[in-house]
Amino acid sequence: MLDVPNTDRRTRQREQTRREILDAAWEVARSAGLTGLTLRDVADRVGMRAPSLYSHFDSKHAIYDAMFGEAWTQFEELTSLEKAHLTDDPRDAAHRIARTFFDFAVADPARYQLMNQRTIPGFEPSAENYAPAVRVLEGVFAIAAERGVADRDDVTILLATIGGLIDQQLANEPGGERFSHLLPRAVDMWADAAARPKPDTPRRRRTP
Amino acid sequence: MLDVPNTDRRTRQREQTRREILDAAWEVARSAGLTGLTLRDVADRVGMRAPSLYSHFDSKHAIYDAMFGEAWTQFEELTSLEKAHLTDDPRDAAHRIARTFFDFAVADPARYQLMNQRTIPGFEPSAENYAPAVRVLEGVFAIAAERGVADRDDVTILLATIGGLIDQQLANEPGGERFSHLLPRAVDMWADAAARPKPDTPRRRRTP
DNA sequence: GTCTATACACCGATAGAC
DNA sequence: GTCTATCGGTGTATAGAC
Repeated sequence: MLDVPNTDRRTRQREQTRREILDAAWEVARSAGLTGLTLRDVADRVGMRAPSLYSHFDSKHAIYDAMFGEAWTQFEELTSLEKAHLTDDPRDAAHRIARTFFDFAVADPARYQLMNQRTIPGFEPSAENYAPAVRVLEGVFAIAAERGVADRDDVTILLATIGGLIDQQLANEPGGERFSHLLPRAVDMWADAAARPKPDTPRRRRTP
Repeated sequence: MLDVPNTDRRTRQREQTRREILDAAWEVARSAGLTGLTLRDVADRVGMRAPSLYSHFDSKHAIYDAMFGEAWTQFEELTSLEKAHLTDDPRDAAHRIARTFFDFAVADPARYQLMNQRTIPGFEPSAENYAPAVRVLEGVFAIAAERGVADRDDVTILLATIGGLIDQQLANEPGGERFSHLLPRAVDMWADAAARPKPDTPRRRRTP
């Protein structure tokens, strides 16, 4: 009991050190690229030697893992705020979500690479840090369903389209807007089709 | 003149060694991942020491560069063959092209990663090896235009959608078919919209 | 010309002193 | 908890054998 406040203080200190390390890791990733991140660079930025990082993270992958969870949690909070502004129209909602996702991605390419591409050899997010990603996805499905788009496949197609435009933007013209400008048209194309009934099974059969 | 055959033989030998190195590099990339490729692994596979590779390639990036050109050239040849089988219907053509692209990508994820994602820090393809990628893209634009889809933006959106589905498939379920199954629906959604006239500028203005 | 041997600077990771 | 020292591995450069 006497040492409970003490323990609290210690774990708080510990958590703050983890925070500083993660902040430094994000800076390094942004400037050197996600796979260009090195433990020495991170350690330098927090005034440590590289091996000391192992007192706070088990491995480099563990740092990536924490970053993965953090990135999706950030996006989860963003979508949570955004949700209040959505209208009941599925098209408008799709436009807003698409724009939010796109801008979030291009604002930090390294972060997007970590969140959505399996680019680091051997890295797989832990179940714990994968959870916010699943929650975001389920949230989008729910938003769509509430607005009459019950088909999860169609929502998945929309998300793939947004992701594809992000990829093209980042790969072919990072910092530009060429593909960003196509987003509204792409969403409209999707919304037109999603509003219409989906033909049951590969376009055959007139009567049940 | 006397040594011309000799020179020929030598350059042929040289090219064959390059071939063997590139083949080995593809094998390593497939098994260790694109960024997991190491010069020592490549050299081992061709019975060389790592530094000897520098007699044939200027750097590791130069190997990646040659692989990049090779991958797009392979795909160019594939689409060239495919072109003969395309009907005049834009929807059918879109379905065939989408399927070809998707299957080509998931057949070799490392190759797709090299072709379409900027994932290797500091690597950018040379103009020479970027050329086949441009030709493929222009070819797709031409195929679409010949079938009445003149809007390059719409074609770009289709390609982004296909790429997005490929990403999801590779990132979330490599070797699976969950997103592959969504391809026909996604193409149909696109074809429905592409067949209709595009509203001029962000949906306003009734009269000029 | 082609390859080997050697070296260098860097990486992630571990052991052990303090 | 942080340090120093060190390990095996990496890409890369170069000197020199053949």
